[in-house]
Amino acid sequence: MAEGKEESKSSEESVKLFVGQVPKHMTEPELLAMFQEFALVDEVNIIKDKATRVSRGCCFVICPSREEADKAVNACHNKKTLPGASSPLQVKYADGELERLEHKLFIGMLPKNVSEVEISALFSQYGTIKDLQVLRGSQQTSKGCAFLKYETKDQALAALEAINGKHKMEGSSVPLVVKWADTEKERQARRAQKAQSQASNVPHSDSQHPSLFGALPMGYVPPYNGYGYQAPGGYGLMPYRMPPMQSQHGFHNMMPHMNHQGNALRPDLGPNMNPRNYHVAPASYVGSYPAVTGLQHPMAYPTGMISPRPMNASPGSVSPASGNNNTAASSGGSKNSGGQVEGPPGANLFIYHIPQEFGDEELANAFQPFGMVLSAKVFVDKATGVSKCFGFVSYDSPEDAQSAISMMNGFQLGGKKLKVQLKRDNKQGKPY
DNA sequence: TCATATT
Repeated sequence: MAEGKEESKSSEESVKLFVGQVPKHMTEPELLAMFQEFALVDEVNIIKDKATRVSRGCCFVICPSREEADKAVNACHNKKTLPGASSPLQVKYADGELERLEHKLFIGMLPKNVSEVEISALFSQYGTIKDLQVLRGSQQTSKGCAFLKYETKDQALAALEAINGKHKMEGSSVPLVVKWADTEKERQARRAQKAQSQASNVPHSDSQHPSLFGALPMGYVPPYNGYGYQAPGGYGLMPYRMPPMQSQHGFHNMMPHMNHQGNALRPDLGPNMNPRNYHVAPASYVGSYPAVTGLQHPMAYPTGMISPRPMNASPGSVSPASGNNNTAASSGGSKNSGGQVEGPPGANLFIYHIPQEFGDEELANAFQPFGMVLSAKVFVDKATGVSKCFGFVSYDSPEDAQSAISMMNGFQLGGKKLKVQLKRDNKQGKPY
């Protein structure tokens, strides 16, 4: 109630688009007017930070039909850059929209020798099949599952309800599994989860106990990890019953088994390293960074170094910045996650060649000796969570940024040398 | 290699 209208009309045909590279100062009416030049648009919703209500630089656009939505996409995506934005508008179907519109089903528990023709014969009883694809391995052998698209949602639903858990293909002792196909987002989530579970199999052994790795049983998988994925959707969310075992088996066929732990999971172990040699540091450990605690003082300060702020603590202490205690990056609850705080002009740094294992916090720690760190952000791959090895650090004063550059640019961290420079500024300065 | 973000 307090927020006004709860949600907009979402008829079956209307299509939601996600739009990125929207300047934060633009209003919904302005955006609506702009998009209406290209397509019928029912509504624009700016996506705002939950806490601050400030625009996150993107919005949703609701179009009455797929045709209209496509017009907006074709006219705007990568086609025009709004004043203040650094790159062209990104206009695409919002997460889950395409899947919703495609009425795409997953079919599991198919006997391996069943072909498209037989599946088609069964499923065409319930509607017009627009697309059907059996998943196959390298030798064209069926993986026992398929994707199928119907013309309408009603058809898909009818097939789902009639077949899932009920219909057995000829010669099979188990019924088919039919469910809505995962959305792209769900797949990404699963990928990320898998990547993370693999990472957690080699838990920071670099810093403290490299030998621990060799002590783990070969087949060790953390208990919470289970199969490394979850049954899609979660049973509680499904509007129909799916026998749990079938669901798991169906996906078991699709998912590679957890690998035996080997050097493939240890990029830092050379090909000749085996667990029996773990007590010898691999060459790549030499420059490797011992996680957070070791980072308090990335460099030996030149004796004559002028500290940007008066510091009582000696360079060897753990809190060099005690004189400029910074709330943004280190202490307390305001962790500055998500919304990036930008410092004044000249106080924002772009950093490249950040060690892979660094996260926001490690980056902040590395740069806080030079001033008040307003924000520190390491960019990570959306799907895998892996660091892209670059990021940003913002100070509250350009002088701090300069001293960070002079001290940290070229500083060897891990295998590579940091590149530290002022962040590019896309904003056009005030015209006077 | 420069803030890509899904109410």
